[in-house]
Amino acid sequence: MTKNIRKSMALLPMSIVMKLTELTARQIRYYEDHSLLVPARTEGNKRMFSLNDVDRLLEIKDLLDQGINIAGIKRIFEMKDQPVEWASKAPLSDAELRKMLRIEMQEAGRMNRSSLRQGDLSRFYH
DNA sequence: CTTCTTACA
DNA sequence: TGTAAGGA
Repeated sequence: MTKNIRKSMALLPMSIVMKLTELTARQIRYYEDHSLLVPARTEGNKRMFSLNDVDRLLEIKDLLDQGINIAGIKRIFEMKDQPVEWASKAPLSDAELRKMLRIEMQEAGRMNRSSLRQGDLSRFYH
């Protein structure tokens, strides 16, 4: 699908992304420090964002004011980049159950639904 | 003039 | 997080 490669083309400079996401440069760089996104760089070391990066930032902003912390967002992205295939087998392991739970929380977050907070999440993670 | 990194409040 | 400093 060539659609995704387009969305992955890094063409936006910091100034544009700031307006698009309503985040400060400080915040955007901070999230990058925590590897929530890794924008491309120009030869002059300037950050160049793709539409995916913008999307990612909007999601980060969203998740963040829902009370989820950086570590939590990291985990949500981890599974987003590496979906699981649990709709098949019978005996679900403890680990699989926890994965399902995490996915449910991700969906809830994306759908602007329930108000999951750090305190609630921490009870699910060991 | 815009962006970058580092460091301090 | 904001902002100042010093380069690019």
